[in-house]
Amino acid sequence: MLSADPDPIVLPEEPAQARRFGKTRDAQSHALLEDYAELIADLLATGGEARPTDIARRLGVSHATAIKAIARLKREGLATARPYRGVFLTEAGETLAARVRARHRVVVDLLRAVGVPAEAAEQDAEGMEHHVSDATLAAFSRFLAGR
Amino acid sequence: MLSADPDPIVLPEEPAQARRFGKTRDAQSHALLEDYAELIADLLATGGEARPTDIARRLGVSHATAIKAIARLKREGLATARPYRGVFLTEAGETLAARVRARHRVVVDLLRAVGVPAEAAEQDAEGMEHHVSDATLAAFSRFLAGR
DNA sequence: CATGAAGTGTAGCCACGGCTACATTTTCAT
DNA sequence: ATGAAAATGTAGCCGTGGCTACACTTCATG
Repeated sequence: MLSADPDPIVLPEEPAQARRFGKTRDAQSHALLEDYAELIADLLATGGEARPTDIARRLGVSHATAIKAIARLKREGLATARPYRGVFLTEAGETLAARVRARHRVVVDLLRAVGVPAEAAEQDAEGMEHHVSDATLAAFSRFLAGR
Repeated sequence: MLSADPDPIVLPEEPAQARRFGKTRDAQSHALLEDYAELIADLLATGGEARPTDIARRLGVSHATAIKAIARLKREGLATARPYRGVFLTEAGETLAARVRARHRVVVDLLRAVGVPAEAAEQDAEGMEHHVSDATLAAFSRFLAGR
């Protein structure tokens, strides 16, 4: 990918807005993987195994879609799986899942703390959490601690 | 044996998680349109006209990408544009843009209020705002008002 | 132990949102 | 008025993330 870009065109005056949008797009591209990793960790922790069909059902997608996503997880070095056997997380996958789970909790707690109803907090956190930077996450934690 | 469960398909128990993920995917699919609508409204308000190239520059994408997105805006009834003339918003587009702008402001204010640094607040709001439901938005407003 | 159901995998389709390359139209300066 | 530059539009590619349809394993169970 991105091989031999002869002239990276440094854009001396890249608008701040453009940079922000770019980052937002990046975050979005990782969101799915994060969700899968978190769910797989959850399934492994509770049920003992993570099968593509279980994953698909929990995510509300077809099993084919889940399998394609799992393939991508493998490509990214986050999961391992052998045909007709369950899915497992690599070290990196575990780490990611733990981070995602922790962040999810903080986001939900923050929402609840500022008065968002439980149902909405769960729903909205699902989408928002992938865009919460470390700085923001830290601020959320501070706010929750010192209130 | 089959007389026991004649309708195994009905899925009365769609996992709450599946529903949440589905909604999150929906929100994501509208996010781009919202960004474009908001930006076009901004350009029309300040500069007087919204040209594809301006839009592309502000968003950090190629002009071809911007033009494709504009085509989608037109398809969705949010914008109008004639070849080689500028882009304009329909009534629906204006309404959407106004709503998006207001929501963006509230989200940034909320983040600032709980201690998120300005830079991170702007950045993160860009991605988060598309997942903020009305209920959450209302809660944010209440929190900001009564603090 | 055979067979069928459930789970798994593969192939191929679609829409989206990126991109580059090329063609066309407008605009603007000389 | 013309010709070059800029803007615009079109075509075609890629990867992602959905889907359905079909093929193949696994595994329980009769």
